Order: sequence, then structure tokens, then C-alpha cells
Amino acid sequence: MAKRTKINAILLNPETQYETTVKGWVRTFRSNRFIALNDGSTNNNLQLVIDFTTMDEALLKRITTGAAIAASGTIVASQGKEQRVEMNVSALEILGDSDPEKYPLQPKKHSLEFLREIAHLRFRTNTFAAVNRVRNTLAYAIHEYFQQQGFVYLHTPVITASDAEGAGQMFSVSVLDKLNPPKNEDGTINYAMDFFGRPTNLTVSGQLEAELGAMALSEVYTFGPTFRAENSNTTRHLAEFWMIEPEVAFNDLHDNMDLAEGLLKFCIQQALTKNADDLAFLNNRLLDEEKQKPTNERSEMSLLDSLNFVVSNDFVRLTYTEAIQILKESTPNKKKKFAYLVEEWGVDLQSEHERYLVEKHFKKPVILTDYPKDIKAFYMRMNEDGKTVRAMDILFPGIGEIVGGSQREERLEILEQRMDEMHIPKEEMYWYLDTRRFGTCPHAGFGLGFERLVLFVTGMGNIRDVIPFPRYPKNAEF
RNA sequence: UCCUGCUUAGCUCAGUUGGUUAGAGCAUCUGACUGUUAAUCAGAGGGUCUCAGGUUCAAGUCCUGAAGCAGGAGCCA
Repeated sequence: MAKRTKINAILLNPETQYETTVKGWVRTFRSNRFIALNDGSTNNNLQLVIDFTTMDEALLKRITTGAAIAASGTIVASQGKEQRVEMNVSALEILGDSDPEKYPLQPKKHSLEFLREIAHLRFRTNTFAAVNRVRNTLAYAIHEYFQQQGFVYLHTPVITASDAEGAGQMFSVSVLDKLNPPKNEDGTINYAMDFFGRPTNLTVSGQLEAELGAMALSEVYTFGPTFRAENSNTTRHLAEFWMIEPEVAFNDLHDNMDLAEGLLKFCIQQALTKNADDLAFLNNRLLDEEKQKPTNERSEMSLLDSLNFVVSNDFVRLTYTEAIQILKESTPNKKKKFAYLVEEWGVDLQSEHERYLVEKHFKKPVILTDYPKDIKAFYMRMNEDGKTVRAMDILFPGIGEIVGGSQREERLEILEQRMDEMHIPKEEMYWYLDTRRFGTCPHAGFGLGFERLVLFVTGMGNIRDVIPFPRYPKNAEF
């Protein structure tokens, strides 16, 4: 058959009465006459109309849900109401059969939990096709935003020998015989015999390497996979996820906040512009879901409303100290409704506190800054008060922390002192400290959890549904 | 890892105070119909009630343990 036209192009083309060929997968086959065909170019199907009175009966039987077909015919104005155009098919070919007794997807609503078990087929549903197209737009937008501003895309290593990245449990990388590894005289494993001659792990962050790049290229960003071996079983954690980590020389905390807020708004705006159909579908999907809930549990804004709201409003910026004050005086704290009551300065904020600030008090994204030094990482810049560091967390409704970043400690003596206090091995990190020894300068950066951004933009409830093949405890299928 | 809940047909779910051959809708198959929109109508097939023990004359139902899943918490992006 002739070269295919993508269904998206046909649906956007105002013309009718032209011959073309389409290829795709059958979603439903109704009345022995109507095929809903989808090729992934859009969430909308093309309706193919066939004449079953003249078509070979054996061929007709092979038009089943999930089958791959090619069809040629004339695009005409549709007689039905649900679509503007349809194809009168003159020739049809089955490219790949789909046994209806065994094919697990039906033309009906499936639970997300069931689809997670058949993640290799779930792209074929409207929801997952839409989510993955939005994900693609967001990934591209990340690059667009940074490239427009002259950032250098830096590839940081996936395998690292440093275990001081300070962001949780790591997956070890080794080629040693697990049953009979080479041993030292004291019985410990002799990693000198391993591939890299030392213990190595999968990275939990590219930040430290990104800082090295920023100290010459000025503006860099990373965008790659990250691995955390935490036993996290939540709707917003994965063992393998994608993270964006810009690092900018000469930026202070305020520049850093501007950069992050600008990035988030740009990405969301791109999705609104480029994925209008997909977001409309996801918006309706969410509205249907909300109808099942009691009125008081429904969200005040629809998905599209909240995306537009975030794009067109400034994020609230306040310090940890101010946040503690608000929380102390909040109704749930006074009425002892919080599981963790806010009593004194210095405590880490719990999810319920973050959610109160974002969803109840301000009702918009919040950037919290200047946290107590004791609850933050060693590399964050010490403030003049000696108590707080120049950290920033961006909190989103429904997601919680979507960005975590800081201005970095560029003063060698203070950085070394902090490393000593927090038992970070300085010798091993000589390469990191060298940036402070030779031409150090103020700089700042942050980490953006890519899947958390996708989660927010698509309105999905579980992070396992916004990455094609999720990795989490007890699950590495596909 | 902790707390709570769930696990019955391919999918979504009923299943009474423990009581005979465990039900429905959708899907599938057969037939009818044919401008439908998750088409419709009639009929049929489809079950190791998650697994392992226990209590009982009798367990889908009660008890113990395990596994998996979901939601919440912690860790964080």
C-alpha cells in the first residue's frame, strides 16, 4: 500500500474528497461497519467505514480490537455526529492479527492498577498515550528553555565511585562473582579485583559533577536517569527516575528561584500549547473521577484551570522561619489536627505542613527558602546568622516537593567545616573541593524531578503511571 | 520500613448471622441486526474464591501466617 498519512494530519486537514492511506491499531469495530483507528499521532481516532456486504468474510473477522491494519480510501465528511471526517475504505489489509480471546485490552475503562500489570500494552490506551505525548513535550521543553538561554547540556556519569552524594541509599555496581567474591585477608570483599578497582554505585545525583562543569562553562544542566535504592512505596517515588539539574556560576538564591520558576512555567505553557487535545482528555478523565468523590473532597480547580493558574501567577516566596510562624498560628495546629504539631523552630516540615501551606493557606505554588542548616545538605551556603542555609524547595499542590535546590557554599573553609560536622570524607572529595580552591565563585542550582512535573501536568495520581516502565521495590518487569 | 484496607470469571465488582449446584455487568464465542460512537438484541461457554495452615458436621465467609496490590506516613526529586 501507499505511504501512510498520519491520522493527526487528516483530522487537522480541512479538505475532503481525497485519496489516502492510513495505518494503525483497531480500537473498536462497531456494527460490522465502523472501525475506530488510532495510530498514536493524536488521541482522536479516525473512523473507517467499510462495506461489509462486499468484503471478504474471513478478512472481516480479523478486524478485532488491537489488530494492526492498513487501509486506503477516500476522506469524506462524516454522516455521524462525533467526528468531522471519516474514510470510505476501498482496500484493507491486516498487518498483524490480535486474538480477541487473549488480548487483554477491551473497549472499556480499565483500572490503572490493572494497566500497570500490562505496562507493555498500556500505551494503547487513551490515557497512557496522552500521558506519554505530554511527557515528550515536557522533555523537549526542558531542553528548549535551557538552550534558548545558552546553557550547555552536560552528561554526568551514571556510575559513580562517590558515596558522598548524600541523597539516600545507592544501588551497587559490580561484576564480582556474588557466590564467591575475592576476599581480603580480613574477610571483607576485595573490590580492588572489581571492574573499576573500587566499590561503585549508580548515581543518586549529578549535582556535584554539574558544579564542576559550571565552574568553566558558566551555565550547565543535566537531564538523565537517577537511582535511589530507598524502600519507598508511595505515589511520588521511583527507584529509577529522571532528574534535571541546572547549575549556574555567579547565580545567587534569587536568580536560582527565578530560573526554576521560569522553567516550570515554560514547560507547563508548552504542554498547554502543544498538547491541547491530550490535556483536554486528561482534564475530562479527572472530572469523571471527581464525580465519584463526595463534594467536599473534590478539588476546587480542574486540571486545565490549575495549569493555567500556575502559568499566570507568581509563586509565593517565603522563608522557613516565616512558614513556621504561619504553621504555628494555623487552625489545624491550634486545634491539634496535625499529626505532627509545629511547636519550635528547627523541626523539619512534614507533608501535612507543606500541603497546608500550598493547598490551604496560599493556594498556589510556594518556594520555601533559608532552612535550618541541620536539616539540609552540607553543600548549601551558610547564611550570616550561622543557623540557616540558602536552600530553596518548590512545593506544588498535590505533589509536594517538585524542586529542591540551593546556592552552594563557595567558601573553602566553611565548606570543609560543614563536611567535618556532617562526616563527609574530604579526602575522597578532593575534586569537588578543588573548585573552591581554584577560582571559586558564588553559584547555585537545583534538582527538578521530571516525573513529578509530568504528574502535575497530566493530573495523574501515581508517579508509576507517568513513566513508561516504572521501577520500584519488588518491580522491574518489562 | 511502619499504619490502614483489599485480593471471588479475561476486566470491574456483588456474595446475608458460616449452610446444597458461587452471581451480575462488561469482554469472548454463536446467531440476528446493520450509519454506529464503549452499537443493539437473543443465547452459550468461562471459577484451584491469592497461597499455606487451623477452628467446625460444614469455610468465599471465622482464626493464624505468607505473598501481592492500593492508600497514607517516613526518606526525597
